[in-house]
Parts: sequence; C-alpha cells; structure tokens
Amino acid sequence: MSGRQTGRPTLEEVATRAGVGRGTVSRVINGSPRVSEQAKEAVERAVAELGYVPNRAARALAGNRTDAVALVVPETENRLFAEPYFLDIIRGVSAELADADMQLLLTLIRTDQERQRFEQYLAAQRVDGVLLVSVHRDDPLPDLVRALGLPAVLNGRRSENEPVAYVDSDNVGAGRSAVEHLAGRGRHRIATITGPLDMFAAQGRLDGYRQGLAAVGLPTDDRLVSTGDFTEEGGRRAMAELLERCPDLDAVFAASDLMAVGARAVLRARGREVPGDVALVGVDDSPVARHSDPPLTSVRQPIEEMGRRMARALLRQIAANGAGGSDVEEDGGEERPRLVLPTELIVRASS
Amino acid sequence: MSGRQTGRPTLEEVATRAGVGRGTVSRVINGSPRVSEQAKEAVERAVAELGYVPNRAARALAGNRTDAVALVVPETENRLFAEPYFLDIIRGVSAELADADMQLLLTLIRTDQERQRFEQYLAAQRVDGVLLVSVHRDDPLPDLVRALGLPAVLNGRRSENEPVAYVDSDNVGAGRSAVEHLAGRGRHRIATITGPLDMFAAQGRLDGYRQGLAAVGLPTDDRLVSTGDFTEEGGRRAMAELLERCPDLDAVFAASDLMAVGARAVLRARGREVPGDVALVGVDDSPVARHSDPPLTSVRQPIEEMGRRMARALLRQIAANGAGGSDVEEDGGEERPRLVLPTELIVRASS
DNA sequence: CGCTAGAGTGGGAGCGCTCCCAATCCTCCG
DNA sequence: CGGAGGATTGGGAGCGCTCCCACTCTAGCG
Repeated sequence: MSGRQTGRPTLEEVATRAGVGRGTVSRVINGSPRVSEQAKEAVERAVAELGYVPNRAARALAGNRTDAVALVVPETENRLFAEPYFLDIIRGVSAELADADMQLLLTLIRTDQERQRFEQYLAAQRVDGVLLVSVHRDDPLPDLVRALGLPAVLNGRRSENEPVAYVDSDNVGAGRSAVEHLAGRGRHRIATITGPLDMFAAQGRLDGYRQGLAAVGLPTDDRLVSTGDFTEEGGRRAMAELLERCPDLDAVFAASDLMAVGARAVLRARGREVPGDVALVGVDDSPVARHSDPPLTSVRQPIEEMGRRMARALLRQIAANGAGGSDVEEDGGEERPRLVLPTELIVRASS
Repeated sequence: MSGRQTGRPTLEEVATRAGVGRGTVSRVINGSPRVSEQAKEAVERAVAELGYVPNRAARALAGNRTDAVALVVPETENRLFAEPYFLDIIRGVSAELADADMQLLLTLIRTDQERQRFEQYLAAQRVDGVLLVSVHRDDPLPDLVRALGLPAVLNGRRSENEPVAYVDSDNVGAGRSAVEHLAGRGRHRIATITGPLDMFAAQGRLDGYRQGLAAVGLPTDDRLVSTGDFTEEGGRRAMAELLERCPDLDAVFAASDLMAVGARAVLRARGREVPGDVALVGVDDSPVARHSDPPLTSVRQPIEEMGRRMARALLRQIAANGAGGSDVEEDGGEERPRLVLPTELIVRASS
C-alpha cells in the first residue's frame, strides 16, 4: 500500500537536494578532482541521506562501457580440468573484480550455438573485457576477441609467443622440479604421462621433464614418454602402455593428478607398489591427490593467484583503453603482460 | 584506417534500411504479434544485413530490466561444500539461462564488505532476479532479497516452511535410502555423522536416517548420532567420538562424502576394515567418493538438474513479475515453487 | 453507403547518466 | 586597477531503446 514504487533516487534528485547541478554530482560520484571541498561534502551528504546508488544501465549507455567482464569457460575443456582448478580461478578473479566494483559474467560455452551467441555478446559490447580459460592451440576465440578490439587475458597460452595477454604457471618448472625430486629419491628410470600435446601447458610440462632429466644427468628415452589427455582413463591407458614398453621404470611423472590416479590404479593392478616399486608425482595438488592412497606428491600451481593476476591485468588494459585513444590501440604493447607464476612441489607419500 | 569505429548499427538504422519506423523494428525484435508479415520480413532482412544486435544498456535503461540474474555464493559455505557441487549447479543454471538469453552474474560473498556491496547491487536494480546457494538457517539474505521485491530462488531451504521459492533435493529420502541399504546388507548398529544441524539439509538427512531405522525395525540410539560439519576433519572427530561411545557399531552413514572420507581414515587407524567391520555410506557422489579406497557408496543428488530447475523457476517468476502488476505481487503464490528432487543411491565397495 | 472497429504503424517522450561547452567567479600579474 | 587565466559550476545534448499515443487504412456492420 505504501509502496515506494521503483522509486530509486536519481542523480538529478541528489543534485537538487545538495543544491548543486547534475554535473557536479556526477563529478563527485566519479571522483573527479575538479570539485570544491564544499560541494563535495554537500553531495556526499545528499547521497547518504537518499541512499543513492547510480543506475548501471544509464551509466553504461551514456558512458559507452559496462563495468562488467566475462569469464569464458569452454565447457568441454572444463570437464577435463581438475575441477577445483576452475573454482580457484573464479575465486581469484572474483575477489579482484569486486574490489574494482566490476561485475563478473560467467559464460560456459558448450555448443556451437552457445559459442555463436557469445560472439554476438561480444559484438554487442556487453562487456568491457574478456577472461579466457583453458585455451587450446587452435582456439580462434582469443583472436576473435582481439579483432573486436576488446581487452582480453588468457589463462595459459596457446604457444610460446602468444599474441594475447596471458597469465600462466611455470609448466616447464613444474616438470623439471618433479623429475629432479624423483631423481633425488634415487630413481633412474623416470617415465612421464603427458597431457594432450596440443595444449601448451602439456607441452611445457613435457619440456620440463626433459630438462629435468638433463639436469640430473639421466638419459632421455622416448619409450618412457606416453601421451594422455588429462583424464583418469587416459592416465590408465598411458600407464599400461608404459609398463608394456618399459617394465623396468621406477618412477612416473603424470602431468595431472587425475592421470596419476589412473596410473596408480594400473600399477596396483599389475602388482607394483607405490612408492616402493614405482614413485608417482602428479600436477595440480587437487583434493584427489590428498585423498588418494598413498597421498600423492604433486606440483601445485598458484591457481587463485593466477585468477587474481588475470583480473588485474584485464582491468589495467581496460583502463588504458579508456584513457588512451578511444579508437584503435597503439602497438606499444606495454599493456599486454605475459605473466608466468612459479609452481611448488608438495611432497607426499607417493614418492 | 578503414575503422568502423564503435559503429554498431542502431535500431534507427535498421528501421531506415527496412523502410519502416522505429516502433515496428522494436516490435519485430521483441516478437510482438502486432506486425504484418511483410514488415516483419523487411526488418529481419535489414537486421541480418546490418548484423544488428540490440544494445543491452539501452534496453535495460528504457525497459527497466537488465536481462541478468545473479548467482550468489557465500564463500565460507562454499569451502565446505563438495566443490563439484557448486560447479554442477553453475552448469545447470548457465544452460538454462543461456537458452533464455539471460546473463549470469556470479557473486562470491566472502567478507561483510562484499556483502554490503552486494546489497547495494540489489538495491541498484542491477539484476532481474537472484539465485542463492547454500543458505544457512539464519541467513538474512533471502529475506532481504524478497523485501526488495526481487524474484529469488534458493538452493535448499532454511526450514520446513521456507517462504522463499526453492529447489532442494530429497535429503530425508537420502538418509532413509542409505540406512535401508545398510540394513539390507545385514548391519544392525548403524551410526550417523550429521552435517551442521543449523542447515536444513543436514537436519533432513538425520531425519531420514531415523525414518530409515524405523522402517527396517531397528531401534534408534542417540549415542549412534554424532554431529559433524561437512568437512573431512569434522568427519574424523565425529568418527572418533562414535567409536568411543559405541565400539560395536557396524555401519556409518555420513551426511557428506568428505566426512565419510574422514571417518574412513579414523576407522583404518583404529584397525577397522571397510566394509568388513564397518560399512560406510556418504552423500554427494563426489569424485572423492569414487577415488577413495575402497570406493565409497554414496547418495547422489541431481545437482545439475537442480541448477536447471532453479533457473527455470526464477525465469518464470521474472516473467510473471513483468506481466502481472508492475507493483506489489499477488499473494496467489502460484509462482513460488517448492521443488524437491529425488536422490539416488550409488552402491560401491564400501558397503 | 456511412460508420465503427480493429490491425498496423510512426514517432514523441523519456529512462538516468556522462560528456562537454559555456558561464561565472576568483586570483594573480603587469 | 584592468585583464588574463585557472578553478568551479550548471545544464544542454545525446547514448539506443521501450512505451505508448495518436493516426492511417482496412474490413465488416447496420
């Protein structure tokens, strides 16, 4: 009955109440320095009294921006990834965006139809920037985004010289440290189960594996390398293959915890003890690693931190975009960070 | 150099090209029936040729809606939940929203500050509706949302007669089926580790446990009930307590997989075999359940389906809100669904 | 054959904000 | 003491869309 209808106060009302003009209120709200202390106080009081909150749609329309960024997750990939990974990314991203009062739009892309819809989204200027998770080597999405002139940051990269800004973890270091650790435990025949090699992360871990072997003076042997796909089943297949080819292996570096778990199952079925006969190291430090039997040694990535950095990098791009030319961007490239964060080996009973 | 600037086509341009007025284009875009077949075709052609996509901000401003809904996740809770749970909810929600061309805004609430910011969000009409995950009994957020007159749907409920629309799983049924299964395996001293009892889901599972005992003609014994908090550590503590009080127990129904895993660790440490000495059943059918040793029998909830239903229910509320009175809503309550979806027992080696 | 209903249509009037220009008021300098 | 220059300020002009009020044109009715 009383009903304050849709009655949110507007900028205009705040201005009236504060006894100033619309422009001045707008300046105060947006933190412009060109406002007298006096006016600023009056406006702030009025804002508080009225409980004024700016209307986003109006702002977006007038200011030609949205204060929102999209986090894009190709769904098929996501299934493969250790799931907590994705959640941790969200955590980091969300925290950083909240501080900047930006909205987080979550977009899962499952089908081609959804992909198209998303491309329309982008075209319709519905976000100020895009965060892309789990990109494959031949994923066209990053380029599409860039073609539209939208700020973007990838999680991971597609190749060594990724043209789009990215935040990655040190996959090479991960592989190297795992191998060095295993060698330090006295293992000599160290095998590896890789991820799908069209993912740069998988390639990096493999490179790290090789570098590690070289560093500790062990020979490389291609029979000790088997390709998986980051899934448990893939880990099983790869492990079976390895055992067949090299029955004498005494350690395995699996490029994901899930594959390590699959490998462990096969080892057990074949009567090999972990870590007695074969030491095992995974990557991700996922819950599965902690709960497997024996608990799995694993290389941890700073996932949440990656999310945070991604968001930060994106915000910086967006800010630069707005400040600089409103048109095409410079090729200065100062605002196209390539971040590689260090990983950490968590030693548990499996090695 | 060519640069189509920010030059997205506008409604006006489409109208010109199609040789009709703005109003007609708007009608076609929004699927109004009051348009001649001829005009409709002309507009559709112009839209296709120009690659027109409506500007959301303008639409939101003019239409007083946003075509976006928020999915709110109190972060502290989330930690407790089996993580895939949350992802599956997102999947369901996302799929359903995408079909309705609605945006999904993800909001993690960690601190009080973020909570306040979120309340401002709501007040600022930045979303058309809200989905709330993992509500505690005394959570004020649902009521706040309703006070603002915003459509809302909860995942789970705070009490038996939850005033806000919700989608829940059949927690009572979950507890009952677990107990009946264990009894069917010949167990007579069936204990339970509950979740935090200020969560209705936890209470429901406990009720189901009791109903199950009654159904199979076993006596209830409060010493066989221990309270956990859905975490692994909580499961450990509760299990230790149970063993102390009732060394003769031969089965445990844990209200979450994580607690079941904790319980298993304690059982093993105390030299009790699973399932030989003590059978174990969890809830969630999480990856942890599949990977634990032995694989854990668990009650599965249709999580993604819950997400889907939540979204659908919310969309319906939003539609009704818009269609009906634009002001206060009727008390007809037709649009306040209370959905309880069935669960399913997945039998594995632990029981 | 005039008149009344629609059906279909065009376009004015905003939605609430930002941008930006012109106006005002000081202050300081020659 | 006059004028230049900077600091503040008010408010017009949109941003692209929806809402809604006429208005035109038909078809059907008595």
